[in-house]
Amino acid sequence: MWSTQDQALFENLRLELRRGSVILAVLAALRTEQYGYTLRKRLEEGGMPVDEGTLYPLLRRLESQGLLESQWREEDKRKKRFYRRTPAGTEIFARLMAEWQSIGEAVAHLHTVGESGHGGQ
Amino acid sequence: MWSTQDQALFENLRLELRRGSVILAVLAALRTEQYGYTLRKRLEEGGMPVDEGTLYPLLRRLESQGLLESQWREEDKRKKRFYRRTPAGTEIFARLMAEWQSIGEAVAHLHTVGESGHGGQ
DNA sequence: GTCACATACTATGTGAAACACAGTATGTAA
DNA sequence: TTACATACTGTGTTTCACATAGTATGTGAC
Repeated sequence: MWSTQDQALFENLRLELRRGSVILAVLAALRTEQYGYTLRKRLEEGGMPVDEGTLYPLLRRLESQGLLESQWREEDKRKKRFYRRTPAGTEIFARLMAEWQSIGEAVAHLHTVGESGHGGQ
Repeated sequence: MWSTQDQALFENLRLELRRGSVILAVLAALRTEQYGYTLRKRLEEGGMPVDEGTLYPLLRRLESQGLLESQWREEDKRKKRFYRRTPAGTEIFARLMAEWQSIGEAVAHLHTVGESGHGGQ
């Protein structure tokens, strides 16, 4: 059985693992234009739940960094802030996906090294 | 062409993406017992270069957290500190790999959502 | 009308850890 | 001797997801 200490350690490491990939998930989900609330729902449905306190500041930071652009619109009697990727955002996203792939391959490779007859991964 | 600003932003995001996965790579590479120097070389060859200033403190932290254990030995006229995973380390590593897998699937899924006729991922 | 909930968002401090830089010690080869 | 590889330690900085708290308002039930 897992001790409370090991459980806390795992949780801590799990969050550290998630860092960085939150941005990937957000940029991925913005393949189509979204406003914050539906974006958050889509992330949750896609297996990457992100708290609103994390998501909205992140959206604003990505916009200030030029990866997203936003636009206020009134829809269904509500004021909503729609986000979309900029060309630079799409480009950087593609490069980050390649990097992510590379990291995954490296970890998978290291995971098998040392086994008898290890071949290409 | 990439502006210096975009290049710096990408590099920053890339490092953020790497966070967390350094631990995975280290635990993966310690499938077999290693000392610091060869571990570092293995990581580099495996596509996951880690600076020594990052690696040694990390090894010590993982040991203090009970995921690794170490042993000084004299070999080839040199004092070397050998590391190996503990049972708890192997267990937590397995859970983190599953989590990593889950994150990867979520990102891949979000990346395809919105395409015409999107099927199971 | 009031209440609860969902919808839609803003503000901000904290904690953790990889990174980066600097350093020591020593064996080997030229 | 010198340069380099080998093998490791020490420590401050930077970054940002997380966590918490908050505002505003439309809708439905009672």
